Amino acid sequence: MEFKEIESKWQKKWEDAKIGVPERNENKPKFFLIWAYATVSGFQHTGHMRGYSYADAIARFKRMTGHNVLLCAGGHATGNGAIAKANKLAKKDAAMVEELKSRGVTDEQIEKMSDVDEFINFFAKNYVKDYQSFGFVGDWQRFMLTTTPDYNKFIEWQFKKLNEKELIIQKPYFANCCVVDGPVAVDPSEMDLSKGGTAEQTDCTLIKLDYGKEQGISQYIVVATLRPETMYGQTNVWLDYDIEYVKIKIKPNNGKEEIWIASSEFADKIKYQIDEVKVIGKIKGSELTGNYCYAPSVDREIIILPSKFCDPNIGTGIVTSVPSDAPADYIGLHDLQVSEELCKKYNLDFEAIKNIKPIPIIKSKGYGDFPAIEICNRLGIKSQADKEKLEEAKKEIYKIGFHTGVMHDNAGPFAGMKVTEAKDKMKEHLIQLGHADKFIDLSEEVVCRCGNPVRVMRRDNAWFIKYSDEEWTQKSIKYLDEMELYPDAMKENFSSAVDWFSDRACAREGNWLGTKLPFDKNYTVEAISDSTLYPIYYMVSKYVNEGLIKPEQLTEEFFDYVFLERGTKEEVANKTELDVQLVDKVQKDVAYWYPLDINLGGKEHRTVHFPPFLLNHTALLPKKFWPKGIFVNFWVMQAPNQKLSKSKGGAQPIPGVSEKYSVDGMRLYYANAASPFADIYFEEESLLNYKAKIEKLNSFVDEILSKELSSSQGKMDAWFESSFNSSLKRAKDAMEINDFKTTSNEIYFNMNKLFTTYFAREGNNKSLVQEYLPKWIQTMGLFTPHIAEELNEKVNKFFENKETLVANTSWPKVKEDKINKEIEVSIELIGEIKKDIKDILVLAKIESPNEIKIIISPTWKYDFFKLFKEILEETQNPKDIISKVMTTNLKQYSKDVMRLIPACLKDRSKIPFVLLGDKKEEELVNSFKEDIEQEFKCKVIVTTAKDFDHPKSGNASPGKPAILVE
RNA sequence: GCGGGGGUAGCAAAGUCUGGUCAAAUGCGCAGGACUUAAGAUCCUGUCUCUUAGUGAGUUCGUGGGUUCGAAUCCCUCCCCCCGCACCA
Repeated sequence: MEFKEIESKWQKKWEDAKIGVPERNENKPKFFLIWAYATVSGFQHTGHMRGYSYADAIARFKRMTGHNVLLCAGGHATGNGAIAKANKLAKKDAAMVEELKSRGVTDEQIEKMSDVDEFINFFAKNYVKDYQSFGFVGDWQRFMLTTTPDYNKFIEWQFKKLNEKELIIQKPYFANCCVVDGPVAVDPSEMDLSKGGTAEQTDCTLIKLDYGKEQGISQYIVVATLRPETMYGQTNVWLDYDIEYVKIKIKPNNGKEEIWIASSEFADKIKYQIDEVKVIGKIKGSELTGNYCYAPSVDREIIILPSKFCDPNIGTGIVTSVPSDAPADYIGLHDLQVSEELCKKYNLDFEAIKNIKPIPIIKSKGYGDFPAIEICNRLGIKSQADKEKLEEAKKEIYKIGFHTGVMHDNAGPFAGMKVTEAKDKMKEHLIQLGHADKFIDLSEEVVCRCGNPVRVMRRDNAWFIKYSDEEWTQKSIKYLDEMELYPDAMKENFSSAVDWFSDRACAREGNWLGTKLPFDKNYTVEAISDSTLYPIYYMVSKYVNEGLIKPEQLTEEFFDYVFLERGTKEEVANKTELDVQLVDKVQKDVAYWYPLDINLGGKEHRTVHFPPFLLNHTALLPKKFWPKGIFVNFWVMQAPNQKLSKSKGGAQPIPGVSEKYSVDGMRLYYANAASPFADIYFEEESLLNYKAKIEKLNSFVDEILSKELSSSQGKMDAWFESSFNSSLKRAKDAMEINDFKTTSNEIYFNMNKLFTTYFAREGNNKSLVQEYLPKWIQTMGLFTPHIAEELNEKVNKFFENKETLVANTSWPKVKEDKINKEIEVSIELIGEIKKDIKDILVLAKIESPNEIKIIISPTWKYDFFKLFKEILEETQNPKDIISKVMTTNLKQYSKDVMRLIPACLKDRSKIPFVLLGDKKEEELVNSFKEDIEQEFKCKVIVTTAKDFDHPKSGNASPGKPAILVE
């Protein structure tokens, strides 16, 4: 099959027919959906297409069920991703140029793309092309970008409104910042970074150990710790003998000038968090070794000792030693205590070292006073060189200590307190006494895209959106009950995400793409914060894109009127010089299309994008405009546990894969391979199977059309109509709740099977085929729209119907009156009989039977099952059931009844689903007598248990006649 | 740590909310058959174990308990896997 040809043929027809470009029509129910827009910084991949194809299937279904459907998309370019990549192109970055070229981008185009705007526009266009090539039908005329002047006006308005509601606040913030470029996003996508995307901020406590005075100023050895609660167990200090440390003149938060001794790396970090930091001198580790400093908490002098595990890049490069609870500390001490030689090398008093004893501080579950010693013994850790085991030991002790630990008696005011509680209290306590300070470090080295290091910086007046506002949060959480959230788990999930979502730094200093904060032009609104309320802007972008509205006309009054109905259209028209009818039109569009019915996005949006999306709506718009639904789709994985990602490679270009697997094949794969709420692996074999399925559908329809059909009815007709309508109903019901897997199962496998069975059993009614074949094909319009149109065209021609587009038709109506479970069961029953005969022939080793007797069940069994089913409605208790049955005239069969009841209770499948009755069953089997005779090439006699006295007759049961082969 | 999701037959994956037609849909794979000169494709049948002239029995849905006449489904224990955690749609 020429997939490519078929795809573009129908895509063009849909476009020409303006299927995706709806007109406002107040008499028709609307459905407005979007997918969360993608960052414009590279090609889209198969993961994006998964979610989008769900959105398109929903849109097509809603369109076919009488809705006016608006599906829109846009592109997000806020931040510096595009800038960085455009710059790379300007520098002729070989890898990137090569990547673009490999996807058919011309040299000329690449040249142009070193300009950021060109870069963004290129990909934006590319995205729309991808959507179209995947058969998504939407209103692409409304496509918008977050970096255009009109969008900026919208965001300015949004922030003015937030400010009006007093939801914008300023406070200090510790941001991850490039030392040159300012704030960056530290996250695994590494959009802003060249290294360190998985780094996290770690909250350290700096402990200051008194080390005399220098120039009359107090001097401290400064150590960084994550476990301030263990300070009562300090026995010594560790540093690296061979490293040169620095003396830092600093004015920490207590306002007094001090001198800190720490690594020079630390000096470089702390200057971004504490003002007035100056390196005034150097001091070697060897010069400090063996000296004493005064430790708070333990209130005495402790010795400074050398070790190999002090990394100048972590913390201050100096650590305090708590050998009772820190395995490395214990082992470090142990190494020295067993080696006089080593002590001598460092010029240490061996006896003094040997006298250092761990101090018990925490009692943890399953451990004694010295967990570190226990675990080192258990894991067989012998020296500092056992780095891996030490790490494991540290984690284990930290974990168990944190969760189960209780502070020992020697922990001053914290004695008896749980570690979870003592940790923060101890920290505050030490800070208050001036013995400690805060410091935020990064867990690994982070390097900006520009090549400069990323540091944690304190920003004093950072702008925040006050998502912590209790009333606002509660109002929004309460509203979740009225929303449709997919999957179900989102209901639980999402309210905690909304609750958890606290104040968000919403703007960055520096030169970024995006919108300048209206009340502080040094700040640019950050990427999450300018993509929350945007679905409503699709109502405006249409007219901007058409050139009917200029960005400067998008004034506060304009948005106030069209979104909030504040003021009058005349005033707005006057002030903006817009046509009053246009202002009116935009307002009416908003009133018609809003709220958004579905916002669809990948699972990564659950905690970062969707909460503020909802929160901004509830804060700024009237309740009637709050979003109605969120749909979260899961990922396409490259290999186990590896998400597809633009930056990490592995994702294949859309045009390439769609050619290889066909668009319909891929869309069917997405719909049918798994629930939308499970990650799937992109498996070639599977995809090719689905592609083959599309081809089979095509040849199956050809085959049907080539059949000689008759104008008379057949005995399979009623069955087919009933089964098809049942299936259609299941498909529709499932689609109403976005259960794509069930819907696609019905359409592509079950309905397919119904047709094959129908023809296999000599169904050949032309008018039936003429009615149902097109219906079946229409249902394919949701997931495999191209082949659906192709088949529809073919079938219309064949039956000389008028031309239609599946995309324009109504979803086939379920003919409830045709659904007849008795008839469906009947055909199954005949099938069962045939299967039983086959089994018997094999088991009895009869090759060509002379005669087959089919014996219909005794009449009383029908009565029994009828009664039994009635009783089951009332009671499930075996005793009650038996006594009830025995009060009827069935008691004459008490022996059989007593056997049947327990068996049927145990295995409910023994109870016939539908009871035909003996007369009907006999008639039915008789009507298929010839059919069976033909199949087994022998005489068939249909009789009843009453008329045929034979041991087998007693075995017959309703829906399961006895069979005797001779 | 905080928050969330999940473990189902050879594989993938429904079923779990609303307990009983669940030995468990569907697809793939595999086996046999039909068609074909043949292969492929397609179609039919089978695919937990045992048994049997079919409508029979047993053991299964991560582990171990419990509730119930009845549990893949409800409750508890434990084990394992995955995801999000903030200036990254």
